[in-house]
Amino acid sequence: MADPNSADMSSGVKRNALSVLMASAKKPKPGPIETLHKSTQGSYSFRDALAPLIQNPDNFVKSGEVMKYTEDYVLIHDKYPKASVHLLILPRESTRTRLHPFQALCPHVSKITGTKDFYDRMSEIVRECEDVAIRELKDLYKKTFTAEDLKVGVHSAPSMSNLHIHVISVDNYSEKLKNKKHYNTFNTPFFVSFDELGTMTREDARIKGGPMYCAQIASNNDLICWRCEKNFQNQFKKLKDHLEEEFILWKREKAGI
Amino acid sequence: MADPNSADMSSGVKRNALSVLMASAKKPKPGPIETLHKSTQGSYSFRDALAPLIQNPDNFVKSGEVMKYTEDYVLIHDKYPKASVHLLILPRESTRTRLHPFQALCPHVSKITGTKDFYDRMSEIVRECEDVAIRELKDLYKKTFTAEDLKVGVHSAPSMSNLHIHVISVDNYSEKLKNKKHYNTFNTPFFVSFDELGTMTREDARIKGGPMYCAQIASNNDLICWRCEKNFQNQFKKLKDHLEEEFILWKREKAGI
DNA sequence: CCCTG
DNA sequence: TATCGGAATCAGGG
DNA sequence: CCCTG
DNA sequence: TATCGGAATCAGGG
Ligand SMILES: Nc1ncnc2c1ncn2[C@@H]1O[C@H](COP(=O)(O)O)[C@@H](O)[C@H]1O
Ligand SMILES: Nc1ncnc2c1ncn2[C@@H]1O[C@H](COP(=O)(O)O)[C@@H](O)[C@H]1O
Repeated sequence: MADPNSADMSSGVKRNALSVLMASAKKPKPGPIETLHKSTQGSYSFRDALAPLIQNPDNFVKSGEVMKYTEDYVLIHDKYPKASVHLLILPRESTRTRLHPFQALCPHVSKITGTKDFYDRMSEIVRECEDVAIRELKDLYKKTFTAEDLKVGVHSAPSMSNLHIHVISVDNYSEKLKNKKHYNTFNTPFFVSFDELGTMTREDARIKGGPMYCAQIASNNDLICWRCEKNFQNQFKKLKDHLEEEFILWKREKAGI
Repeated sequence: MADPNSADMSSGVKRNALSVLMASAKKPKPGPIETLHKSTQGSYSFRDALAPLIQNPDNFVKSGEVMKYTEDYVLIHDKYPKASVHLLILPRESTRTRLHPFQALCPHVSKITGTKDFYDRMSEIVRECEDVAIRELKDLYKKTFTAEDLKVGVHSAPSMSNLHIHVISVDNYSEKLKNKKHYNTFNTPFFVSFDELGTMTREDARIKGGPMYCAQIASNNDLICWRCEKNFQNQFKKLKDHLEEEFILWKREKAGI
């Protein structure tokens, strides 16, 4: 895109929408909504990188990748954490792991049965995993944190095929946060909180899952500090520097343990 | 610019034109046409880098920068040659050196008197300098070259303030050729040949000297091989590799000395 | 998703 | 990822 | 114009 | 600037 700030916004959007639609016409890429990344032909791809963790979590306990697991889920450290604490909840249910998160988790959206029950069970798990993340923050910084310091939810257009729920601290302080899209996927409506999933309607899902909505939101939005709301436009480097300052202030304001 | 190949060309052009006009409204940058880079406030800038060579050519003979000079002109090696031979003719006439080349050189465009005479005198000098360039090619490659292997002319929006005429071999084979604009300033109508200058009308000059025409042409045009006309779009690196092949073929077809 | 050019 | 500041965007491929 | 980020 | 291939675009500053 060019001149995001200049002149005719509608024309810019239009061109962008067009190219997005054409792109999705060509290749069945991340394909928002419905079943994710149709796994035709057994050829493995980077999109399946989470599968081994679900299949055989025990293999990844020693390395620290897997923090805990039950019959129902695996809790892991995100391999490329976009904040000082960044965990992923991987539900193990084979009928849902390949579904788009809206289909797998939203009671009012899903076309398969039992989704309300599944969502409620996941709510319990989410609470447990939040506690793990909060403890991790406490151990790291010797301060008191709460669920308010976390975001829990999914990306409206995931790149990884296996169902996963992000549990991420709000700071976004991480060397793996390397570009604008990284930041915006957690700080725009591209990120859909677990709570939202519970109430989302099919119309909501249709819009948020739409290809051009997804493509637009993560890279076409200005960079806004999560804490002070300062606008950094496209200046990612400056945002990064700023995030360090906010990180320090954020920790400082927490009560000691 | 975005999606140069896609959708609505005219809208692209329009946006671009707008931004160009706004830019020129802000700062009196290279200001196409008329007197170049109004030298208000004696603050020197990179635009004046050719001035010392005109003022005191003798200082630059030993270093090889100046090849020859007379009362009327200085012939130098371009410091950042965009081809295997790239010379600049610097007319020394003080009343013209700060003018836009169209004003300084075009008999039908210039608003000052004596331009026809000046152009005719420069024609003689151009012929002499072409001979120097041809000899340089011969010495380099031990082959026979002609004026057909050279381009002589000016940029429609020069960056350097002092009047200068490029004498450049057609090959564009040089490590200093580093981007699309470099190539296109010698291979699109942005480059105005010395012959054209002799016949150009004021209307021609108005168009070619217009800010958006200049901005457009050098960076919005596809990269086309000067020799085989293959289109490389924006793939400068591939053009560079190709230019090496063409360079070899070009030399090879020349008669031995 | 990531990395590299 | 201090100490003044000094990249963003995108195609290709795994 | 050039270089750097 | 070989030998298979692997950047383009842009703002800022001198
Ligand atoms: N092999 C891996 N192990 C753990 N996490 C991963 C791995 N590969 C990618 N990720 C993370 O998975 C997440 C997928 O993001 P998304 O599909 O956009 O929801 C990203 O945060 C990645 O950092
Ligand atoms: N100090 C210099 N000595 C010699 N040539 C130069 C110097 N600085 C820039 N140039 C060349 O001057 C030319 C000016 O181009 P333009 O103003 O676009 O016609 C370019 O080809 C530069 O490589």
